[in-house]
This record gives sequence, C-alpha cells and structure tokens, in this order.
Amino acid sequence: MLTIGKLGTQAGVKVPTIRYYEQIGLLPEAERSAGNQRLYGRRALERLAFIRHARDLGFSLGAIRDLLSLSDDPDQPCAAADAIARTQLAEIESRIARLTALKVELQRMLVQCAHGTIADCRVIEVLGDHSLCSTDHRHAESEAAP
Amino acid sequence: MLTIGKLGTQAGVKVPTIRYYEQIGLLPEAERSAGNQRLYGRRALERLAFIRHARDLGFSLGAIRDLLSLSDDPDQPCAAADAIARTQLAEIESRIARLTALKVELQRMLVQCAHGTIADCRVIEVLGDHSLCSTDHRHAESEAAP
DNA sequence: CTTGAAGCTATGGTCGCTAGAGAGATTAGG
DNA sequence: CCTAATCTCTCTAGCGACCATAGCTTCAAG
Repeated sequence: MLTIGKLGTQAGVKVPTIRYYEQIGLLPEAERSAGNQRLYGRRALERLAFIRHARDLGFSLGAIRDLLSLSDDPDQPCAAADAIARTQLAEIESRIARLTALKVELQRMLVQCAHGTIADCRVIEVLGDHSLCSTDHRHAESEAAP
Repeated sequence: MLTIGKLGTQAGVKVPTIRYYEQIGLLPEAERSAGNQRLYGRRALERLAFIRHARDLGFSLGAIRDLLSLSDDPDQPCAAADAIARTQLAEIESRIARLTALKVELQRMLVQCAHGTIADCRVIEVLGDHSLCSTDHRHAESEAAP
C-alpha cells in the first residue's frame, strides 16, 4: 500500500493535486490507515496515471471524467472515447494555428525594433495601433498567456 | 466623451472587463458624470486598445502593466520592451512545440482506435499506460485544455 | 413623462490547481 | 525507547483573467 506521497511520486502528481482530485470525485475516496492517512493500491496508481497522462495530452478534467466513466464500463462502444479524443485534437490544432499567427506577429515586431528609445519603439507602437499589423487578421480570440 | 459601453464596443473589450482593469489598476480611475457613470476620452480608448491588442498577442496582464509603464516614459531605452516581447515570443514558441507533440500523440491514438468496444480501444489504453506512447518523450508540462 | 436600455456596486463562480496554518502520524537514528 | 525529522491531516484562501447575477440608479428616446 502506498501513502499519498509515494503515490504522487510514482504517478508524477503533487500531493495536494491528488487530494483535489479526490475532492472533486475524479478519484474515489481512499482507504485510510489506523492513523487516518490515505492508502492507495495498484488500481489507484493506474487511475491516477491515466489522469496525469490525459492532462498532459491537454484533456480537461471534464473530458477525463467522461473517459474514466467510459473505461469503468468497458463493454460500451468505443465511439464516445474516439469522439472525445477527436474533439481534443481539433482544439489543439486550432490552438497551434492561432499561436503560430501570434508568433509571426511578434517576430515581425521584434525585427523592426531599432533598439532606440521607447519613443520610437516598434513594439510599443505596434501594440498601440492594430493597423500597423502586417496582415489584416484579427488576432486570435483570447489565446492568453497561461 | 464615451460611456463604458461605447468604449467597450470601440476597443473590443467587454464592459465588466474594463471595470476589472480599473479595479486592478491597469486603467486609471475614470472620470464620472453627474450621475456617477464612468466617462472616457481618447486617451483611455488608446490605452485600452493597447491592452486589448497585447492580450490578443498573448501577453499577461503583468507584462502589459510593464509595457504600459515603459510607454509612459518615452525617453528610456527600448531594450526593456524588447525583452518583454522576446520573452513572450519564446513562451509562444515553447507552447507551439508542446502542442505539436501532443497533436502527434493524439493522432496516433486515433489511428490505432479499432472502433470496437472500449475493451480494445487504444485511446483508453494509451492514456492509461504511458509506455505505450510512440516515442519515449515525456509529454509537456501541463499544457492544459482551455 | 414614461419606458427600456445601459449604467452602478457588490458578490460569487469558473478552472486547475497551489500555498499556508496548525495539528497529528510515522519513521529513522541514536 | 526517545527524539527529531519528515510525512500527512483538514481547512481556508488565493492565483489569473475574467463572467454572471442581483438589485439598484441614471439616461436617452419617443
């Protein structure tokens, strides 16, 4: 049996995150030791690894919840899991496209920077006046910093 | 003079967002009409457009705060603004790289999905066992869904 | 002068955690 | 066996960057 710390280490998930997952119902309530500490077995480790991996792949916790409920019920058709992954793929592709547009814009700003004073800094100027952008694209809808 | 609604429309920013920006000190406190409504002039519009544009380009509000304080001081050298933009560019490039890795992984998962039942669905299986991933890369650090 | 849209403040919710306080449990070394 | 160090426990609060709602007041058009 693993304590929460060992579990976290093995799955690559921080301890408070595990407790958070339990709190929101992604992980079942753990067994407890005599001294009230959580104890986990192989099943919990696998489930947590699943969650961790899916998070790494960009799935939301909501999508992961869906995937887990599918895998808890393994005789259902696979189409649902496939659809979730497909949606996720489309989302990632669109994010890549938006980020690439932003990258081009930023590069253009930087190339034009003459390293003088703020007064004639292209970075500030371009940010202040959208019409100075290279293309007439509207920038992405809120591809905000993380 | 513009009311907050007109300002929001012209700058492409929602009304509660403008009030939020004022609250966190990104916009100065607005003048008020006799009936206590906010009134804005050209300066405020320009400042808000600057913020909006920088947000579109993925700058955090913290970075925008720095850029704004630079632009309030136009005789300084431009290097600081350049550095902020350069950091932003690096961040975006790293996110693109991570997302591209995730995309490849998801595509691989989908190709392998046998469209049978969950029992032999690769989507679930791959998510449950990282070692089944095509390459041995660790996935990105938390490139979470939006 | 009335009505409906737009404004006001204040509070609370979202997502996916992360941090901290203060107390109790467990383990390793002496 | 005792102590010290390291977990672990619960609970609350906070992050960024907003959005939504409630219950008001103000304003502009007809």
